[in-house]
Amino acid sequence: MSKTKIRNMEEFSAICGISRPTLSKFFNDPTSVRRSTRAKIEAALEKYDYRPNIYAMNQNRTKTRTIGILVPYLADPFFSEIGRAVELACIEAGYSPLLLSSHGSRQQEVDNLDLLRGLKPAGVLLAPLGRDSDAEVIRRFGRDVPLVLFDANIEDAGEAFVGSDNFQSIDLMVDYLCRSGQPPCLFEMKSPVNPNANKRRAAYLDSMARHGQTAHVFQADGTGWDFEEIGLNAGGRMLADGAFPTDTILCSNDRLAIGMLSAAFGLGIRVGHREGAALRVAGHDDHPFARYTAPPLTTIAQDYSAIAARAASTLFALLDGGDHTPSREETLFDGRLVMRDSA
Amino acid sequence: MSKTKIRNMEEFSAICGISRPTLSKFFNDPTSVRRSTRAKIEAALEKYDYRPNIYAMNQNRTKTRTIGILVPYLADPFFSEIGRAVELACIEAGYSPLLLSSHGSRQQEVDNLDLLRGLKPAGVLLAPLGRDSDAEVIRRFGRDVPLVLFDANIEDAGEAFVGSDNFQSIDLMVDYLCRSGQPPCLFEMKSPVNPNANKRRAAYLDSMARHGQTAHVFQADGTGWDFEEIGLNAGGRMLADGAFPTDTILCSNDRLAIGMLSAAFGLGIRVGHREGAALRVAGHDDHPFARYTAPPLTTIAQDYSAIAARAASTLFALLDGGDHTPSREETLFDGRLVMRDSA
DNA sequence: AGTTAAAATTAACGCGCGTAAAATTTTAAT
DNA sequence: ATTAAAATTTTACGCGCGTTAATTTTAACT
Repeated sequence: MSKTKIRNMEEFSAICGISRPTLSKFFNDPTSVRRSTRAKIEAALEKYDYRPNIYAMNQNRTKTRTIGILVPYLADPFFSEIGRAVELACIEAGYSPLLLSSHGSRQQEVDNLDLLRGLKPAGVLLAPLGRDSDAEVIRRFGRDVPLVLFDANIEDAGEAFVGSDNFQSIDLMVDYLCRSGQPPCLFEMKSPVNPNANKRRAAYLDSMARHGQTAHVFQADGTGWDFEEIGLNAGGRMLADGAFPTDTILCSNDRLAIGMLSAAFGLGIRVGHREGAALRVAGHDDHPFARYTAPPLTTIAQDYSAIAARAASTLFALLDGGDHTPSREETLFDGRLVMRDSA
Repeated sequence: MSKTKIRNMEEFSAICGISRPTLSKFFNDPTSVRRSTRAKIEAALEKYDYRPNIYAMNQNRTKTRTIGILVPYLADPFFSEIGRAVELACIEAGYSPLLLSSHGSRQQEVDNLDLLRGLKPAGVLLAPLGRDSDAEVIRRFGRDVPLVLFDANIEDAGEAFVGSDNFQSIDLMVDYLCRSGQPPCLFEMKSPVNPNANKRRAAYLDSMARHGQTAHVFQADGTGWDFEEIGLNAGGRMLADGAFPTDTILCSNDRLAIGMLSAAFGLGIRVGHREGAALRVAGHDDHPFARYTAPPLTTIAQDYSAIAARAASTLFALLDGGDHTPSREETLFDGRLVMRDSA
């Protein structure tokens, strides 16, 4: 590696004997130049390590190679996992992913969208906050920038939505729970931030009716993203009060279930699907920690990588196709029942 | 909001009646212009919503307002929490944070450093991978860019290091465990990725000697970042084999402890500090989920926000001071004992 | 060999803004 | 009212690269 510092593409052009416009082509797509010149450039690159100025590159270009990825709350392992999967998909496709978190805040989500607009990304993959989102802002954003939503849907926002089929997954879980013991009560938040919660409640009511069972919905007070805390406190109170008419609780998501398990343990209530257990608890999402709870949590596995891959590939198709597809397509993946010991 | 789209600062200058250089000053520091002109500009901004082009702004500027934040593994809630704290500190100080994850990969860490170099950030806050890091690359990076390390130290890399005092915290935990029951065995990974693990082992040996106790170190095979899995498998085998000579296990970090608790539950071993329990398990870090394990995990709380705030303020001081401080300072925060039910 | 299409070169302009220097205006202080 | 300091305007250049059009070279054919 030679010590001479190269300041710009002009100098690099002089050194490696290739004209600047050709170099410009090369850096935007190495395969767009003849094999022999590509080899020359790459050889020179080895010796002198020059990299074009990112800011100057993107200044004039209308379409950047950046893909914005915005999730509602990165401290939630669900989103850090799916965010990571999406990042990798973008890298593989030759784009530069930029992962942002809204930290559960509506204002932060708007700010991040604003930032992204300034970054002129090729496209954006967005998992919206949900109820707290400014739907109109997101719809407007989708008119300016190729946008694919995942995890949580917002009507008519973006070009497509990729998520999981809550009706299928909840029905699957209800079916299993009814077959293997008492029918489940539903435990959820009164004001859920995530719109999937509403779908899951509807799915639960629907499924219970079809199973000829009486539905029981219990709602926890509390707002924000500290789901475990809410599950622990509200769930603990309900357990202590004997509020649940059956011995089986289906929690709207795993993080609530983790709190509920913690509450049950604190009250000395034995949880599990085996003889001698007093309570069954099931969750939804297959949270990364669900297999390490005590007892390990029976839950529905969302296909993280499939959702991530589909969201990414849908966006890439959009970018390549150029034309905006007339119909907004919604793709839902089936959940998979994961039977562990808690139910 | 008027509909006329403003393309550049020139047009905006014409519309609001302020010269372009003054506008340029304003956007780089609103307080640097006279109060009356600032009011005029902000009024026009309300009406026409113009934002300067990010790329053009940063192209010529030597010092960007971007602060790079690089953590080893964002899917680990410890790092997503501390990353978030650092992000907020940067925003408050008027910088634009950019949070990146190395996903546990050495190559990704190098790539991210490369990316950051191209972004010409004002400074970088780095929590290195640790053993897997390319120390020489990081040291070189620190010579080009103002760099502060946190969580894991690398000798002579960057201008400062902020972390927690493992000798203090482990001694505190050992002391508590010895006072309240049998002396602890140490459970750790044989090839820990994080250098804190080595410090903790040394601290454990040291502390046990000072307490006049025999040290017992148990090392789990397995590599990578799936600590819970490793704790569950290796810990479970050791428990089943009756490998531990005392009834108290100090895990090198909470994620191993979570795996160990899961293993103990699976084996029907009752964990806790109360009468009737067969095993005590303690961790280190106060992982966000540590309070929801069964039983809740006794651990050492690292002061996340203090470490984040200090790392950030150290970097800001560096940026303002201009001169590189001659001495590389290392700041260590004390850990706090969190007594829950597991030990 | 000649023909042609593909690729590279040359030359030149523009992007949107940072920034510097000099001239001018405004503000604050005497 | 006088003066000095501070803020703004004018003018003008440059950053590093994208991009285009016209020209020349190269490679792949008949």
